[in-house]
Formats: sequence, structure tokens, C-alpha cells
Amino acid sequence: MSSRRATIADVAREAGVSASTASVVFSGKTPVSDATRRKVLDAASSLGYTGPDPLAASLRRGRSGIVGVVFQDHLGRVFLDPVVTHMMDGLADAVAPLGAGLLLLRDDPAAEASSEPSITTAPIDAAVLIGCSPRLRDQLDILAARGIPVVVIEGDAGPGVARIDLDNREAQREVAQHLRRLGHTDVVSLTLPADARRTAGWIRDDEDIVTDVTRIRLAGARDVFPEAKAFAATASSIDEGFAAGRAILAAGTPTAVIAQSDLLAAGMIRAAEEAGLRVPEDLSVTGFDGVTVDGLAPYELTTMAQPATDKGRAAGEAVAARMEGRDAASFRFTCTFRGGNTTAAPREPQASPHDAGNMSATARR
Amino acid sequence: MSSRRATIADVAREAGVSASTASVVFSGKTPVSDATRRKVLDAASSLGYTGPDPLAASLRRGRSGIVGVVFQDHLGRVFLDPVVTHMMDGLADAVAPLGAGLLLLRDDPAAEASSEPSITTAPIDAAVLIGCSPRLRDQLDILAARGIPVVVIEGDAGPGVARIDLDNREAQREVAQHLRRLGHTDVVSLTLPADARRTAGWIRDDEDIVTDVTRIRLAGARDVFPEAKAFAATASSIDEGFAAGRAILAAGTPTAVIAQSDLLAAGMIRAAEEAGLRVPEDLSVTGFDGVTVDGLAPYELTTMAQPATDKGRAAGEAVAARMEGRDAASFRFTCTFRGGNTTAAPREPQASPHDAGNMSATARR
DNA sequence: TTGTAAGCGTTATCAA
DNA sequence: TTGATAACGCTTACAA
Repeated sequence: MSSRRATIADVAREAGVSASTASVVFSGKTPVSDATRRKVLDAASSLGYTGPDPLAASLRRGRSGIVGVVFQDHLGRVFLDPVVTHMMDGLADAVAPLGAGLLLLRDDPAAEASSEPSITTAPIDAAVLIGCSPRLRDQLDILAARGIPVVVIEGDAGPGVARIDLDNREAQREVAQHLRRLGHTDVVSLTLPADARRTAGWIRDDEDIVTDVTRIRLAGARDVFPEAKAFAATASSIDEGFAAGRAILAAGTPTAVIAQSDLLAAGMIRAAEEAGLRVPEDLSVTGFDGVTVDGLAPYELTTMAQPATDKGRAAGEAVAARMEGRDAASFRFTCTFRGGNTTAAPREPQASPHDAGNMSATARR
Repeated sequence: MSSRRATIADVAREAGVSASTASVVFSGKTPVSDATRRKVLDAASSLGYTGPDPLAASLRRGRSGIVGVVFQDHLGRVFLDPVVTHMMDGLADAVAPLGAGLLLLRDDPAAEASSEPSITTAPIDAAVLIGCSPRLRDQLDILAARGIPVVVIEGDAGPGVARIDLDNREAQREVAQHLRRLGHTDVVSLTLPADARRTAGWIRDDEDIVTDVTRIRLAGARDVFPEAKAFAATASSIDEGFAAGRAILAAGTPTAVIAQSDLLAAGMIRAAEEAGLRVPEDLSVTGFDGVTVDGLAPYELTTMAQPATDKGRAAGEAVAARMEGRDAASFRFTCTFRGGNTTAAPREPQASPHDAGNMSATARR
């Protein structure tokens, strides 16, 4: 009835063996005689000893068996994004046989200051960075300094860092070409967040975009529509897509909107409906990701489907390689075009941008 | 250029101060003169020291700053369940200000054997158990023995354990009453897994059900339809609902199926369609959870919506209380009825169960 | 098969 | 404001 939790030393003493022997009984790393094992186990249960303290064991071993997953967004919001969900699925799969758990971390500068586990303080053996945070470089530096192997999903990791990527530019270009083939010329891009502060608004200079995915997908769109305007949303969600969609339509009605995510596209469609525009007759909308967006029926987005689960799995395998001291190969996945019912030929050829009148001006509230 | 990572002792030596002083510079727990601080910080950066090793610090402090989230299912699958997703959302929210990270754990007996972090070995300060695993009691014992505070979501935790619950029985009863009001008498329950092995099949004796949620929801259905048969699925998914649905229809066609989750309900509907039955004309189907099921359109389930996010948040708050030594209050949330288009009056009054012929017998392959 | 010894890198306590 | 000391609880060469 001591106030203090039993330790392996207590167990060893009770069993009449040495601490190392007791340790070995629990780890199983060395043969132990049955008699000894029984003595130790009996002593353990009589003392209420539940096995080695993981903290102490980790310290001694030098590894925690934990893989950090770093998101750029508020943790809560992250799970609501189907792409992330599928990636986690693949990641968990690939990391499990490794004997590692997943620790959810977020890239929040404010978190560094608090006591919250962050990239600087979490007891992780490896890290998977998801998304292309502007702070990515800092994070990589921190992790490199800590000697923690890293795999980056969708971000410019610099040389020597394993990355899991998508053919974002080619994929976005493909959708854009699809629109051009349909006859569109007056097109607007609705992009993912573009700057660190995630301000919404028209993008003045593509070079200002610090977020890789945003810039690269936009470049893909520009390969086909060099002059198209681009409006940055504050996040990839239906609501933000809706807000951005209103803003876009307030400035004029293009014949097509290239959204950088399916969720944004869904929001765009809602904004179009609100403005009295029919999709795809009055406005074509394309998405990106290939996730099923809840409640979007009867629309089926024309979009680029990305292998989200595979990306996660690849990241897990890369982490495994790194933790075993092997080199992790970078990998680039390919999106596939998926035609839906949200794109069609524009109603009439457009002589010049935005001369189709602004139907939305009256309809929006 | 030593091969070994610098420690705080190295930094202290380099700075010409004691280790404890150097430690204090990093923790900030004790005032340090500016001069000393600078010396230490300079020494640290010149040695590439990135701050205290979290493992060592944790060992010394006796806490890891990590909250374990224990799922009963395969981790990958877990994220695909919208209810869980929303719960995680709330949980992450509530736990963040606490300064704790979330470690994903799964309740897999096989995992115990492997090196994978599990409930017995993970370095966690508290645990949230999600779902009503048959092993719940064991887990609680293990955690109790380890002295780790616990909060249980949806499970019979026994006295003294904080629980976050739903009014499962009342909620399920409400849906059942809705069906009875429509005129249904020939009803089958399609339940969540009922036993530890998760075998699919007809439930012979409700007392055999070891899974709380399953038993309690079924009891709610039985309050209205005492004689209804019940078929247990092996998991809450559309696919399992589909398989169970086939099996149910193979045994006869009821006028309504009470599914214990929306996903199961969705699978049931697909099985009904496959058998040439129209929903709701030939078969009414009710769900549970109130999540939006992808691809179910144009159906909108008649279901009980549960406040999943709030449940997660409440759990996080309970964990916070526990970690601070306070008592955590249990909390019970209420579901709300949501009518959809998957229920209607039965086509004709049923004289006795299953005499409506077995249309499915021919249709199923 | 078991025991000895030497840390793993910190931080809390207390005294100076 | 700083320093000496003593844990924190475990694991693993290595020797017996």
C-alpha cells in the first residue's frame, strides 16, 4: 500500500531476481527460465505492476514509437476534409506494421508558445508534414535539427527530403484544356489559400503565392488560360467556396470557374445557384480531388481525382524507410480526369471577358 | 562534430554554467539573468542543441502531454466513419487548450502482442475510449492499473468513470414509434456488431449481446416491436449493411428495417434495390446517427441525428478535468428525429410476419 | 540463464 | 540568481 507506483526494481526485489532479469521477462528479448518468469510475473501482479513505464523505456531506447502527423490547419477542420481523411487512412495502414502510433500535431505558431506538443517538443521518431504551409521550411529546419526524419506530402521540401506529390500542374492543365475544348475563354480560377494569412481576394501577382499547391495548380490553369483572373479562398471548404463564389460573381460572370478543390467547387456552385445561374448551362465549374461532396447531388463535379489513400500509404512507407535508416524515395502520383455534369459548352461565344452582363448583380443579396 | 547529439549538459559546459541553470533557461520556470540566458542560448545554437529531449523531460516530469484516443476498429476504417470524424473534431478542439496532443490508438488484441503502441504501452496521460468494445472492461482495468484517467464515449464504464453518452434507447424507440405510427408491424432490426467476434447473423437472445450500444438500441426498438427479429452486422459500414441486408431479405421481406447506423441503413437500401424492392414503397428503412451518407442521394434517411461533435468536445473537457485532478462529470446527449424519404406506410397490412412472399429470393444472386 | 554496472537526458529540491 | 545532488524507471552490453 505504498503511495508510489511499483517499478521494475520493486518487482525484481519481490521476485528475488535482478532488475535486468525482470526487465527481460517483460521484453522477451532474452530467454528466461520458466520458473524465473513465473516468479517475476507473480511478483508483478502482487504489486500491481503493469509493465515497464513507456516513458522510461523510450528514454532508454531512444525512440518513442510515435510518428507525428503535422497538419497546417486547425485540427478539427482537418478531419472534415475527405482528402485528408483518406490520406490518414492510408497512412495509418502503412505505419501500423512499423509498430508506430500516429500523433496528431498542428502547425500553429501559437502552439509553439503554449505547452501543447508541437513539432519542437513532441516525442516523435518521425514526422509526416501534410500540406504546403508557408512555414514548411522552418518546420523542416526544426525537425532536421532534432534529427527527426521527415516525409512531406504536397510541399516543396527542398533536396534530400522525401516527398509525396501529385502532378498538380499537369492535372489542372488537363481540366483547363477540357474547358477550352468546350469553347470557354472567359475563365476564373478559384484557388486554395495563397498567402500565409489566408486572406481572401483577387490574386494580383502569381509570384506572391507562397503556398505551393495553390501556385502550381494555378500555373496549370494558366498554361491554358494565361489571362484568367484568380480569386483565393481562405480555406478549402464549401462555405469558403460559397463566399468566394459570391465575390467572383459580383465582379462579373465568367463562363467557367476552375476551382482548386471539390469543396470550393461545391461552394461555387451554390453561389451560382444563388445568383440565378444554372450549372453547367450558364456557368461551368470544375473541381479538384475527386472526393464525393456531401449534398452536392444531383451535380457530379467534373474534376481531377487524386489517389488520396495511396498518398497516405506511400508516406507511411517512406517514413518506415527513414526510421529504418534507409533512404526514402520520393513519389509522385497522377490524377485522373473525371467528367461530370458541371461543365458544358458556354452558351454563346464570348467576345471579351465579362461582357456577358452581370446577372449576379441583382440576384445576390 | 561529435557523432552524438548535444545534451543540456554539453550546453551547460559550453556556456560555463550548471546543467540545472541551462535547464531553467529553456523551461523558463525560474528567473535567470539576461547575461546567463544569452550565454546558454549562444552555446545551444553553437552546438546545434534544439531544446530538451522530450522523452527525458517527460520521464522526469512524469507526464507526456499526450492523450490517447482508443478506437475499437481498424484505424484506417475509423476515419471513414463520419460520426467518428466529427467526434475527433470536437475532441481535438477541447484538448488543445489543455496542451495535449492526440495519439491514435486501436483496441486490437493483436496489437498488444506487437510492438505497436497500445493501451498498455503508449506514453499517455489520459485516454478517451470510443465505442463500446467488448474488451472495454479489460481496457478500463489496464488503464486503471496504470493510473491513467479515462473517459468513455458510448460504453458501460462502470462506476467512477466519466462517460459521454447518448439517449440510445429513447432515440431508437422514437424511430420505431414512427414506424409503428406509419402502420408497420413486420419489422427487422439491423444491428451493429453484437459479440466480441463480430459475427454476422441473427441474434438469438438479446442477452447475448455484449456490445452496449447494440443492446441498448435494440432494446429501444423492442420497446415498440418486442417480437422483431434482429440481425447483427460485422461492422458499421455500407458494405456490411449490404451483406446483412441480403441475408435479411433472403429470410423474408419485412415491411421495415431499423438499422442501427446510417451506413448500415444505406447498405440495407442497396440490398433492397438489388432485390427489386423500392424504398420506401416496398420497404421502409431507418438509420441512426444523422450523418450524410455519400452517394445515397436521392434518398434522405429517416434517422436520429446525434450531436457527434459535441460528444467529442465533452469528452475532451472531461479529460481535461481528470488530468487536473478534478472530477469529470458524465454527460448524456440527446438525439433528434429527422424525417427523410426512406420511410412510408407499408403497402398493405401484414397479417403475420414474413407472409408477404419473398421477392428477394429470386433477385439475389 | 542470470546478475552487474552504467547510463539514457532531464528537472525538482534545496542550499548557497 | 545559480549550482550540486539526486532521482525519474528502464535497458543492454558484458561478465559470470
